Amino acid sequence: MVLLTKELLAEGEVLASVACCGALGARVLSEEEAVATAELFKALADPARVRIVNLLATSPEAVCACYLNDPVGLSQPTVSHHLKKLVDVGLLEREQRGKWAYFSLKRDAVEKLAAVADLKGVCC
Amino acid sequence: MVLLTKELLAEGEVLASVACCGALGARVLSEEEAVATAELFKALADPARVRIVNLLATSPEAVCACYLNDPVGLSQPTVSHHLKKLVDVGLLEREQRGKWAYFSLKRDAVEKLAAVADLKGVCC
DNA sequence: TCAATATATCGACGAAGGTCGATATGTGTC
DNA sequence: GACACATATCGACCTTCGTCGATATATTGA
Repeated sequence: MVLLTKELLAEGEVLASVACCGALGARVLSEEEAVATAELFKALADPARVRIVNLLATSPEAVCACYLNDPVGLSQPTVSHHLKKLVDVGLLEREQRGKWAYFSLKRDAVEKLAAVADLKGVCC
Repeated sequence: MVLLTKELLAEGEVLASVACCGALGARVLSEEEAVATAELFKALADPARVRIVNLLATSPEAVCACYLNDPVGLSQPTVSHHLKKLVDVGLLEREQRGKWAYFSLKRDAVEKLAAVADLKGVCC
Protein backbone atom coordinates (compact mmCIF):
# COMPACT_ATOMS: atom_id res chain seq x y z
CA MET A 1 0.00 0.00 0.00
CA VAL A 2 1.43 3.34 -1.01
CA LEU A 3 0.99 6.06 1.57
CA LEU A 4 1.53 9.77 1.28
CA THR A 5 4.31 10.34 3.74
CA LYS A 6 7.25 12.65 4.13
CA GLU A 7 9.55 9.91 2.90
CA LEU A 8 7.96 9.99 -0.53
CA LEU A 9 8.31 13.71 -0.98
CA ALA A 10 11.37 15.61 -2.06
CA GLU A 11 13.10 17.68 0.57
CA GLY A 12 11.57 21.10 1.04
CA GLU A 13 8.25 20.15 -0.47
CA VAL A 14 5.18 20.36 1.64
CA LEU A 15 3.00 17.39 2.36
CA ALA A 16 0.21 19.13 0.54
CA SER A 17 -2.47 16.77 1.79
CA VAL A 18 -4.96 19.33 0.69
CA ALA A 19 -3.96 18.88 -2.90
CA CYS A 20 -4.94 15.24 -3.26
CA CYS A 21 -7.62 14.31 -0.76
CA GLY A 22 -11.15 13.84 -1.98
CA ALA A 23 -14.47 15.23 -0.88
CA LEU A 24 -15.90 12.89 1.69
CA GLY A 25 -19.34 12.66 0.17
CA ALA A 26 -18.61 12.77 -3.54
CA ARG A 27 -17.44 9.22 -4.24
CA VAL A 28 -15.73 6.24 -2.72
CA LEU A 29 -12.20 7.20 -1.79
CA SER A 30 -9.11 5.20 -2.57
CA GLU A 31 -6.86 4.17 0.27
CA GLU A 32 -4.37 6.92 -0.54
CA GLU A 33 -7.13 9.51 -0.60
CA ALA A 34 -8.44 8.31 2.74
CA VAL A 35 -4.97 8.61 4.21
CA ALA A 36 -4.49 12.09 2.76
CA THR A 37 -7.88 13.21 4.00
CA ALA A 38 -7.16 11.87 7.47
CA GLU A 39 -3.84 13.70 7.34
CA LEU A 40 -5.66 16.96 6.74
CA PHE A 41 -8.06 16.44 9.62
CA LYS A 42 -5.21 15.28 11.82
CA ALA A 43 -3.62 18.68 11.34
CA LEU A 44 -6.62 20.20 13.11
CA ALA A 45 -7.01 17.43 15.68
CA ASP A 46 -5.23 19.35 18.41
CA PRO A 47 -6.58 22.26 20.48
CA ALA A 48 -3.35 24.25 20.05
CA ARG A 49 -3.52 24.02 16.28
CA VAL A 50 -7.23 24.81 16.25
CA ARG A 51 -6.38 27.85 18.30
CA ILE A 52 -3.64 28.92 15.89
CA VAL A 53 -5.86 28.52 12.84
CA ASN A 54 -8.64 30.35 14.65
CA LEU A 55 -6.32 33.23 15.52
CA LEU A 56 -5.14 33.47 11.93
CA ALA A 57 -8.67 33.19 10.59
CA THR A 58 -9.87 36.07 12.73
CA SER A 59 -6.93 38.27 11.81
CA PRO A 60 -7.07 40.39 8.66
CA GLU A 61 -3.35 40.02 8.08
CA ALA A 62 -0.51 37.61 8.58
CA VAL A 63 0.47 37.15 12.21
CA CYS A 64 3.94 37.13 13.70
CA ALA A 65 4.89 33.95 15.53
CA CYS A 66 5.86 36.07 18.50
CA TYR A 67 2.21 37.03 18.91
CA LEU A 68 1.09 33.39 18.99
CA ASN A 69 3.03 31.95 21.93
CA ASP A 70 1.06 33.73 24.65
CA PRO A 71 -2.49 33.19 23.31
CA VAL A 72 -1.81 29.53 22.64
CA GLY A 73 -0.39 29.15 26.13
CA LEU A 74 2.43 26.78 25.31
CA SER A 75 6.19 27.07 25.15
CA GLN A 76 7.87 28.65 22.14
CA PRO A 77 9.30 25.34 20.83
CA THR A 78 5.90 23.69 21.07
CA VAL A 79 4.14 26.48 19.19
CA SER A 80 6.87 26.34 16.55
CA HIS A 81 6.28 22.61 16.30
CA HIS A 82 2.56 23.09 15.71
CA LEU A 83 3.17 25.84 13.18
CA LYS A 84 5.44 23.55 11.24
CA LYS A 85 2.80 20.85 11.16
CA LEU A 86 0.23 23.25 9.81
CA VAL A 87 2.64 24.53 7.18
CA ASP A 88 3.63 20.99 6.19
CA VAL A 89 0.05 19.97 5.61
CA GLY A 90 -0.47 23.04 3.47
CA LEU A 91 -2.92 24.91 5.67
CA LEU A 92 -0.54 27.75 6.57
CA GLU A 93 1.89 29.91 4.71
CA ARG A 94 5.16 31.05 6.24
CA GLU A 95 6.75 34.34 5.37
CA GLN A 96 10.05 35.57 6.71
CA ARG A 97 10.18 39.26 7.57
CA GLY A 98 13.53 40.10 8.98
CA LYS A 99 14.04 38.07 12.10
CA TRP A 100 10.33 37.44 12.43
CA ALA A 101 8.21 34.71 10.91
CA TYR A 102 4.71 35.64 9.78
CA PHE A 103 1.99 33.08 9.24
CA SER A 104 -1.29 33.22 7.36
CA LEU A 105 -3.93 30.82 6.12
CA LYS A 106 -3.56 29.48 2.60
CA ARG A 107 -6.61 30.27 0.56
CA ASP A 108 -6.69 27.08 -1.50
CA ALA A 109 -6.12 24.92 1.57
CA VAL A 110 -9.00 26.57 3.35
CA GLU A 111 -11.28 26.00 0.40
CA LYS A 112 -10.16 22.40 0.14
CA LEU A 113 -10.87 21.85 3.81
CA ALA A 114 -14.37 23.21 3.42
CA ALA A 115 -14.94 21.03 0.38
CA VAL A 116 -13.73 17.87 2.08
CA ALA A 117 -15.82 18.49 5.16
CA ASP A 118 -18.94 19.27 3.16
CA LEU A 119 -21.26 16.27 3.29
CA LYS A 120 -24.52 18.13 2.97
CA GLY A 121 -26.97 16.76 0.47
CA VAL A 122 -25.25 13.42 0.40
CA CYS A 123 -26.40 11.71 3.52
CA CYS A 124 -29.55 11.37 5.61
CA MET B 1 -9.34 24.25 32.84
CA VAL B 2 -12.58 22.44 32.19
CA LEU B 3 -12.46 19.98 29.34
CA LEU B 4 -15.25 18.20 27.57
CA THR B 5 -14.49 14.61 28.37
CA LYS B 6 -16.41 11.43 28.91
CA GLU B 7 -16.00 11.80 32.64
CA LEU B 8 -18.11 14.95 32.65
CA LEU B 9 -21.01 13.43 30.77
CA ALA B 10 -23.76 11.25 32.13
CA GLU B 11 -23.67 7.63 31.15
CA GLY B 12 -25.22 6.94 27.80
CA GLU B 13 -24.89 10.47 26.56
CA VAL B 14 -22.78 11.12 23.56
CA LEU B 15 -19.81 13.41 23.63
CA ALA B 16 -21.62 15.62 21.18
CA SER B 17 -18.56 17.62 20.30
CA VAL B 18 -20.50 18.83 17.32
CA ALA B 19 -22.97 20.59 19.57
CA CYS B 20 -20.59 23.00 21.22
CA CYS B 21 -17.60 23.68 19.03
CA GLY B 22 -17.39 26.96 17.22
CA ALA B 23 -16.83 27.90 13.61
CA LEU B 24 -13.14 28.34 13.05
CA GLY B 25 -13.37 31.63 11.26
CA ALA B 26 -16.24 33.35 13.02
CA ARG B 27 -14.63 34.59 16.21
CA VAL B 28 -11.91 33.85 18.72
CA LEU B 29 -12.65 30.52 20.35
CA SER B 30 -12.52 29.84 24.05
CA GLU B 31 -10.29 27.07 25.30
CA GLU B 32 -13.24 24.71 25.70
CA GLU B 33 -14.42 25.44 22.19
CA ALA B 34 -10.96 24.82 20.81
CA VAL B 35 -10.85 21.47 22.60
CA ALA B 36 -14.30 20.51 21.35
CA THR B 37 -13.44 21.52 17.81
CA ALA B 38 -10.22 19.52 17.91
CA GLU B 39 -12.25 16.59 19.24
CA LEU B 40 -14.46 16.74 16.17
CA PHE B 41 -11.53 16.83 13.77
CA LYS B 42 -9.82 14.09 15.75
CA ALA B 43 -12.72 11.83 14.99
CA LEU B 44 -11.83 12.08 11.31
CA ALA B 45 -8.08 12.03 11.82
CA ASP B 46 -7.77 8.34 10.99
CA PRO B 47 -7.93 6.72 7.53
CA ALA B 48 -10.23 3.96 8.76
CA ARG B 49 -12.76 6.45 10.11
CA VAL B 50 -12.50 8.58 6.98
CA ARG B 51 -13.23 5.44 5.00
CA ILE B 52 -16.25 4.60 7.17
CA VAL B 53 -17.71 8.09 6.89
CA ASN B 54 -17.03 8.06 3.16
CA LEU B 55 -18.80 4.71 2.77
CA LEU B 56 -21.79 5.98 4.72
CA ALA B 57 -21.82 9.27 2.82
CA THR B 58 -21.94 7.50 -0.52
CA SER B 59 -24.68 5.13 0.57
CA PRO B 60 -28.32 6.18 0.29
CA GLU B 61 -29.28 4.21 3.38
CA ALA B 62 -27.91 3.08 6.70
CA VAL B 63 -25.19 0.44 6.38
CA CYS B 64 -24.84 -2.76 8.37
CA ALA B 65 -21.61 -3.08 10.34
CA CYS B 66 -21.07 -6.45 8.72
CA TYR B 67 -20.65 -4.69 5.38
CA LEU B 68 -17.96 -2.40 6.76
CA ASN B 69 -15.30 -4.81 8.00
CA ASP B 70 -14.09 -5.91 4.56
CA PRO B 71 -13.96 -2.51 2.83
CA VAL B 72 -12.18 -0.94 5.78
CA GLY B 73 -9.71 -3.80 5.79
CA LEU B 74 -9.33 -4.14 9.53
CA SER B 75 -10.42 -6.69 12.10
CA GLN B 76 -13.98 -6.70 13.41
CA PRO B 77 -13.04 -5.42 16.88
CA THR B 78 -11.06 -2.58 15.37
CA VAL B 79 -13.88 -1.50 13.08
CA SER B 80 -16.26 -1.67 16.02
CA HIS B 81 -13.84 0.51 17.96
CA HIS B 82 -13.81 3.13 15.21
CA LEU B 83 -17.58 3.05 14.86
CA LYS B 84 -17.94 3.70 18.56
CA LYS B 85 -15.65 6.69 18.33
CA LEU B 86 -17.67 8.17 15.50
CA VAL B 87 -20.92 7.58 17.37
CA ASP B 88 -19.50 9.07 20.57
CA VAL B 89 -18.48 12.26 18.82
CA GLY B 90 -21.95 12.52 17.32
CA LEU B 91 -21.09 12.02 13.67
CA LEU B 92 -22.82 8.64 13.35
CA GLU B 93 -26.12 7.19 14.42
CA ARG B 94 -26.44 3.58 15.52
CA GLU B 95 -29.60 1.59 14.96
CA GLN B 96 -30.13 -1.98 16.12
CA ARG B 97 -31.97 -4.21 13.64
CA GLY B 98 -32.21 -7.70 15.01
CA LYS B 99 -28.72 -9.00 15.54
CA TRP B 100 -27.28 -6.42 13.17
CA ALA B 101 -26.14 -2.88 13.85
CA TYR B 102 -26.82 -0.26 11.20
CA PHE B 103 -24.96 3.01 11.00
CA SER B 104 -25.72 6.26 9.23
CA LEU B 105 -24.47 9.83 9.21
CA LYS B 106 -26.19 12.28 11.51
CA ARG B 107 -27.49 15.23 9.57
CA ASP B 108 -26.85 17.92 12.17
CA ALA B 109 -23.35 16.64 12.82
CA VAL B 110 -22.54 16.75 9.16
CA GLU B 111 -23.80 20.31 8.87
CA LYS B 112 -21.83 21.29 11.95
CA LEU B 113 -18.69 19.79 10.51
CA ALA B 114 -19.11 21.78 7.32
CA ALA B 115 -19.73 24.96 9.30
CA VAL B 116 -16.68 24.49 11.49
CA ALA B 117 -14.43 23.75 8.54
CA ASP B 118 -15.70 26.69 6.55
CA LEU B 119 -13.13 29.46 6.64
CA LYS B 120 -13.90 31.00 3.27
CA GLY B 121 -14.27 34.74 3.20
CA VAL B 122 -12.43 35.13 6.46
CA CYS B 123 -8.83 34.75 5.55
CA CYS B 124 -6.44 35.69 2.78
C1' DT C 1 32.79 40.43 14.08
C1' DC C 2 30.19 40.18 18.18
C1' DA C 3 26.01 40.53 20.97
C1' DA C 4 21.04 40.24 21.11
C1' DT C 5 16.85 38.41 19.68
C1' DA C 6 13.56 35.30 17.06
C1' DT C 7 12.78 30.93 15.51
C1' DA C 8 13.79 26.08 14.65
C1' DT C 9 15.71 21.68 15.90
C1' DC C 10 17.04 18.01 19.13
C1' DG C 11 16.43 14.58 22.65
C1' DA C 12 13.70 12.73 26.03
C1' DC C 13 9.64 11.74 28.48
C1' DG C 14 4.84 10.46 29.27
C1' DA C 15 0.24 10.20 27.40
C1' DA C 16 -2.83 8.88 23.90
C1' DG C 17 -4.30 6.00 20.32
C1' DG C 18 -4.61 2.05 16.74
C1' DT C 19 -4.47 -2.72 16.36
C1' DC C 20 -5.24 -7.45 17.38
C1' DG C 21 -6.69 -12.02 19.64
C1' DA C 22 -9.51 -13.63 23.12
C1' DT C 23 -13.68 -13.24 25.23
C1' DA C 24 -18.12 -11.30 26.75
C1' DT C 25 -22.70 -9.64 25.55
C1' DG C 26 -26.75 -9.62 23.02
C1' DT C 27 -30.09 -11.36 19.54
C1' DG C 28 -32.61 -14.70 16.85
C1' DT C 29 -33.51 -19.65 15.86
C1' DC C 30 -34.42 -24.38 16.65
C1' DG D 1 -32.71 -23.67 27.06
C1' DA D 2 -29.00 -24.59 23.75
C1' DC D 3 -26.83 -23.12 19.91
C1' DA D 4 -25.13 -19.93 16.21
C1' DC D 5 -24.01 -15.62 14.82
C1' DA D 6 -23.19 -10.35 15.10
C1' DT D 7 -21.23 -7.01 17.73
C1' DA D 8 -18.91 -5.04 21.77
C1' DT D 9 -15.50 -5.12 25.35
C1' DC D 10 -11.03 -6.36 27.40
C1' DG D 11 -6.08 -6.61 27.82
C1' DA D 12 -1.87 -6.07 25.82
C1' DC D 13 1.42 -4.35 22.60
C1' DC D 14 3.55 -0.96 19.89
C1' DT D 15 3.56 3.43 17.55
C1' DT D 16 2.53 8.13 17.28
C1' DC D 17 2.24 12.51 19.27
C1' DG D 18 2.38 16.60 22.44
C1' DT D 19 5.31 18.76 25.48
C1' DC D 20 9.35 20.73 27.42
C1' DG D 21 14.36 22.31 28.36
C1' DA D 22 18.50 22.78 26.09
C1' DT D 23 20.65 24.07 22.14
C1' DA D 24 21.39 25.31 17.24
C1' DT D 25 20.47 28.48 13.43
C1' DA D 26 19.46 32.86 11.44
C1' DT D 27 18.89 37.76 11.26
C1' DT D 28 19.65 42.44 12.82
C1' DG D 29 22.29 46.11 14.57
C1' DA D 30 26.28 48.11 16.76
